[in-house]
Amino acid sequence: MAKKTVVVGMSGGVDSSVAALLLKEQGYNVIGLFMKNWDEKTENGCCTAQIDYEDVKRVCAKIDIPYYTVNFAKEYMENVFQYFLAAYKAGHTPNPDVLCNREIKFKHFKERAVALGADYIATGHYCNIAVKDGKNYLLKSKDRQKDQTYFLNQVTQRQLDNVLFPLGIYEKTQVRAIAQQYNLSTATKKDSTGICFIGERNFRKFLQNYLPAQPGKILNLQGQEVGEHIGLMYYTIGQRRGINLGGRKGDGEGRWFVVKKDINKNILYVSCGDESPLYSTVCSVKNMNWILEKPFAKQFDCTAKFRYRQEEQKVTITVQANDSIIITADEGQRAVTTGQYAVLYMDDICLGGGVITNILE
RNA sequence: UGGGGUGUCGCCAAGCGGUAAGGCACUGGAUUUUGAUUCCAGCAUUCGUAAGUUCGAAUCUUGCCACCCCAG
Repeated sequence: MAKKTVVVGMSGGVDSSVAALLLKEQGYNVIGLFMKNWDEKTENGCCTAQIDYEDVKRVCAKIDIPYYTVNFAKEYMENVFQYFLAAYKAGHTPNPDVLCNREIKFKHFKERAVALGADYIATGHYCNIAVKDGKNYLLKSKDRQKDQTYFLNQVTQRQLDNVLFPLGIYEKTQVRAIAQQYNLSTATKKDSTGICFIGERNFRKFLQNYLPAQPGKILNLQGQEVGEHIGLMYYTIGQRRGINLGGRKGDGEGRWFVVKKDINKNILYVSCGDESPLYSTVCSVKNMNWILEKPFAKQFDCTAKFRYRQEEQKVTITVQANDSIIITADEGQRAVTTGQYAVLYMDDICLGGGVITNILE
């Protein structure tokens, strides 16, 4: 039987390096594919993508696999970044990485991989996939701390065809150990953070390059003016830092938090000390993607995350239409934010997710 | 112009003769493939200013300055 070919998305980090290595060990014909989806230089003028690519080259040479590079900067700009900016303009807080998976990694990247002769594609995501009754199930990773199914909530059933996630059965520490054992140059490289392909940077300054600042008033929940904001899009619900509000006579010693944005009046609402206005139990969600292609009932209980790295919360789902639901949480949730994704789980299975549109109660 | 009050870090604010608490903000770091949150660390040789008393003053005295309130 001919060797199966796997194209691995390689970012230049440990995870994708080890993913490629493991597949090679498993006997696949492995090809590394590096994506460059962002052209800007970082503030210090040094292009991190270049450094990452160097690492990809080193790792591929080490494990002896061919590698290529592709540039989806245009697709990224059109299908991810424009949406990202539009959401901020509308007063929401988008999650570009969720879309990046659906629009770039599991779409353009996959198409290109197939064109290169791939039987499968693989990434260094921490998650698992299982096929049962002809359906792809997206499952949480063994390392619950690193589980990345949250970011894959918009990926469709078809997009999961012929996908491998070799890291899903490992702990992060094991992955690093494997990299060390094989002497990969990325073994001790720091985990990347920040928006995928754009990287860690001063978020405010970054946004300022694209969205004009429109200063306005900051009011407390009693309607008193307590300060001035530099532009609503630079703040998100639940945020504390960057509001620049210190002690105010009679307001006690609490921290200030953003609790609401009025995009029409250009007003930022804040609360001092008291975080109770941030808590809610019911929200509406649209653009619901069911990885198994449909909800299994009109109403059901499951768990949900309202942001990455949040512990799962017990919730009840009420299906409105196929792609819109109402989520009612058993307990109050802090700072549920429009534009973010609510992702549903049932035990190990990631059911999918959608965009939070309204906080109802 | 009389009478009273207040001036301590960007903002609140302790201190009341023994050698500058705390909170918020801010900065840096940790955590983190979104944005946040959280955590840890740093952050006034100086107390409106000038002089005096004292072994020693932000704390007492006096002058000056600024602001606030009441009266005119």
